[in-house]
Parts: sequence; C-alpha cells; structure tokens
Amino acid sequence: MAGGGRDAGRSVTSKVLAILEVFEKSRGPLSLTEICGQSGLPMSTVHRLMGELTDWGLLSRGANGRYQLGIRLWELAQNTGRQLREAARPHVQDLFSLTGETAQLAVREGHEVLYIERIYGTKRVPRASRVGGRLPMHATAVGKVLLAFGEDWVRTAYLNRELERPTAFTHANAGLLAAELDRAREQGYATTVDEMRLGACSIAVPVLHTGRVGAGLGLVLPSAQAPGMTRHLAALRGVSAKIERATAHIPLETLLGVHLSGHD
Amino acid sequence: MAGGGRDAGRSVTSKVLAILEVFEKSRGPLSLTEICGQSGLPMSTVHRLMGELTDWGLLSRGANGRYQLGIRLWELAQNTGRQLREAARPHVQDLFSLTGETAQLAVREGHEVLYIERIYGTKRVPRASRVGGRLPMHATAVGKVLLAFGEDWVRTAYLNRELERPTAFTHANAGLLAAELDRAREQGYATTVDEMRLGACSIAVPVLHTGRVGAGLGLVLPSAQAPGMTRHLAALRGVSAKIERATAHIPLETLLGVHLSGHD
DNA sequence: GATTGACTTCCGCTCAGTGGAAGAAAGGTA
DNA sequence: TACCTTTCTTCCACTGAGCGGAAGTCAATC
Repeated sequence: MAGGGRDAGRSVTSKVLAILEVFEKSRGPLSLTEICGQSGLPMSTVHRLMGELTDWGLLSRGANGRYQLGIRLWELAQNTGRQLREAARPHVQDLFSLTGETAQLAVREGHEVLYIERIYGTKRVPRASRVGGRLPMHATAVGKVLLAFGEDWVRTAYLNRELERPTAFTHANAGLLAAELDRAREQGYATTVDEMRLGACSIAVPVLHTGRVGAGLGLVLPSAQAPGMTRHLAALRGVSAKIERATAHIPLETLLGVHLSGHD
Repeated sequence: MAGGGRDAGRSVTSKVLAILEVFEKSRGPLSLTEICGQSGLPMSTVHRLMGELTDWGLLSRGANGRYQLGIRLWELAQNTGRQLREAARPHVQDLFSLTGETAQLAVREGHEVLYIERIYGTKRVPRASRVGGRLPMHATAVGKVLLAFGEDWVRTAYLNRELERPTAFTHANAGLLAAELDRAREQGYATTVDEMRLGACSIAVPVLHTGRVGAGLGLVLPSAQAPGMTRHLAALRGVSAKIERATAHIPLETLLGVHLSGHD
C-alpha cells in the first residue's frame, strides 16, 4: 500500500548517501536500474532523488540516460584539503624533478593510505594506486612511515588486524612488521620491495607537523633499482622539510578533512 | 507551532545541497551558526543534517566544533572525469618538462573556463586560477580556444553577454573579440597578454575529440616573454595530439561529468 | 555568579516523501 | 509491421520522517 510499506527508519539523507556510495564503488556511468539494484532502493524513489541531484549538478546524465558523478561535485571537493595540496604540490613536483621517479604524498585514512598527490615518472613501474585511491598501510612505504611515526594506538590497532598479502613478498607477520616499523622509526625512512605489486619498490619519509606525522612522502621505482634506493633519501628529506615549512602555519586538522583524534 | 511554520515546499535534499553550497563559497571551516546564517536554515535542522553528513564523511568536524568538507567527499569526487585527468596528466607533465612553464588543461563549464589540471612552473607568474577554479573565457588563452573552436551557439551566446574586464588590457569588445576568435581558429592557437592578470601572458591550443573541442591546453608565462611565446607552439601541438590519441577511445560525455548538448 | 552566545536535545504536529502500480519510451526480435 | 521485453517516467493517497520552537547544556566573558 502506498506509503505504508516504506523503508521505515531510513532518512532521506541516508538514501542520497546510499546513491553516492554506489558511484564510489563503480567505474563508469550507471543506469537507473543498476543504481536501484546496488543501493537496494525502490526505483521511483531513486528516480526522484536523481532528478534533484542532477539539477544541482552533483550528478550528470549522459545522452544514453546513464548517470555519473557531476563536475560540480569535483569542483566542490577541490576545497577539501586544498591548503595541504596546494602547499605540497610544487614540492612533490620538485621531488620528481630531482629524482625522475614517480613521487607521491599520502595520508592515513582509517586503516589505509590515501594518496592525495602524485607526479608520474616516465619509467614503467607497475601502478598500484591512483590519486584518491587507497592501499593497505603495511604493503607500502608511505604506509609504513605513517604507522612507524604515528600514534601508538593506531599502530597497535593496525597490527592486531588480519594483514592482507597483495603479493608473496608482503610482510604480513605482525611481529616482524612491528620490528620493521621500529627500525624505520630509528632510520627515519621506510621501504618496500615487491610488497604491493611485483616489479615495484618504494621508499618514503614522514612529513611532520607539530610533532605528529601529517603525511608520508615517497618514491616508487622499478624493483631493479631497489638496492640503490637510499640515494634518494637526501632529496626526500629535503623536500619533506620544505613541505613541513610550507604547511607549518596551517592547523593540522584544517589541512585535511579528517578527524585526527578518536579511535575511528 | 511545532512543524507548522516549516519552510514549506523545501525538500530535504535541497537543504542538504544548500549546506554544501555554503561550503562551496567559503574558505575555511565554518561554525554551525555561520552555516545557518548563510543557508537561511533553522539551527536545529542544520544541526541534525550536519550530524548525518558528518557520520558519512561528507563533512568533518574539527576539535573547535567547526565543520569543513570531509575527505570522503574528495575521494568520491576523484571519480569524476577521472579518465580524462588520468589520461591527460602525464602529458601535461610532459608539456611542463618540455617548456619549463606552468602548463594547464581546462574545459568549458557554462560561460567559464574550469581548470582541471595544472603543473606549476618554477618561474614567478601571477596566479589567477587554481585546479578546480573558474575564470571568464575571454580573458584567458584556453578560454579563447574553447570559444574559437567550440560550437557556434556557445560563442554567440557568450559574446552577447556583458564581458568582464579583470584588467585594463582585457579584450572586452564583442566585435574585436569575435575577429580575434576567427583569427585564433585559422591559426590554431590563441594568446593573451596581461588580459587576466598583469604580468602574466598565455598561449593555448585546442584538444579535439571526435571533431569537437574537448578541452584547451595552455601555458602561462611572465609577460616579459610574450613576444617569443609562439616558440612553444610545437610542444603544445605535439602534446595536444598525444592527449587526443590517449582519450580517443573514451566517449566525450564520459570524459567529464558535463552535459555537452543543450544550451546549458 | 550572572550574562551572553553557541551548541544540543526534546517532542508532538504535519506535509514531504514514499513506493506500488500504471503508463510511456526505447530496444530488440521475428 | 506488429509484438514482446526492458527500462524509464508519472501518478497519487497514505503516513512517519523531518520539522523547528522552545527549553536545556556548556563555555567563555565580564
């Protein structure tokens, strides 16, 4: 019966968010039916909401009737963490110029590394991530740095979880990993070799802010160059220091739209 | 009376969007009161909505209680026009490497240029825009290219508007501008000198896709170098061709979350 | 310890949102 | 052309989610 069998207890907002979530997971444009299927919402409801969202520009609709995220959403989102990205970008570029290797900046988001900036080297290195993408922390150099220099409770919580093994070389043993993180902390940098993607190795240093790790700055290179990786340390540290100086005046919480305190 | 004096006719979604719109316009984090003031919504309503949005991560809340756009929004938005950005980015980087000047890629959004990618040169050039930012079309080289090679109705509609004059050198006369656009079309490139920002000049070429302009590719340099700007044309054209090839397999509408047909 | 301002919670009323169903397009298939 | 299938769009009577005024809490400031 009309209005009676409604999905009780569900707020409108939650439905809108459910729709956005569908787009978060999928690649290309989606048809109305696909959105309904994946969100579990009735078609007429989705149809109405899509209309409102499209009018505003959060979503856009192609000639074939399929929906995709709209450019207005992208524009809006450029304001998120803009200060960090704008301050850091030229320096990440410098790091690339200095080394000629793929350079990247990442932060912790929950139990994963979130890549917020990257300059691609011309060399062929297997790509594991992209800007806006996430990876497990223990399989990447930036991730290890974020764990090693981060707060203890984060590290403890992380090591108590089941650790993924994207490759056969991933260090997934909690005890050994803990020792590796201690070493990283002493040395001031972390590395990986074939741990996330075969053929790629990486090295990273922390970017500190008021004594805490704000981000990780790293390089990705072909595994063949793993032995000589540390020759890039000077560049990494120099650039990291510059980013630290460039962001020192900005409150850490403002840098990214992230809660830094609390146990997620 | 409770529930009686409600803001009739206003959908929940529109309120959520009104809140997001507030963030679109403002710089830093906002307090609840500020959001209420700018959106015109009652405090208890905003408070409840903020709770839901924050839980999901569209917004985040700092220690001081102020709200800002959350990183999840940014992550979500990375999916917008990703194919174009990912395909184009390395090439924009190449353009920077080849020229050493600030390189940028922009598309048309309504009556403005929207910058979607940029690599900063080391030279000091007055900055007028940022990634995710907009500028009037007739005051920028990429904008002129988008007008010159775009559909006729866009151009006609644009020239019938009042044309802003960000500097004293802006070409704001519709007739002269039309002639300039014709010339740009013949020559295959457009330029500006001090037209958007004193001290900066720019040159741009179109990036075509199935015979239409998909985007504009340009360089910004100090005005002192304006006379010799055209020496970068070969690099611009070469890189543009590469981007065209790299995006040829993607339907134009999918490239960006934008409606390309219809009169905005 | 009183005043002010900013935020949070409460709660009964009511209309915006709901979703099933019927209708309209679009896309096959023969 | 007619017929079926799938996908999208519109309609509408019902009702509980959202509403917002008011009262309560908290933290500065005087």
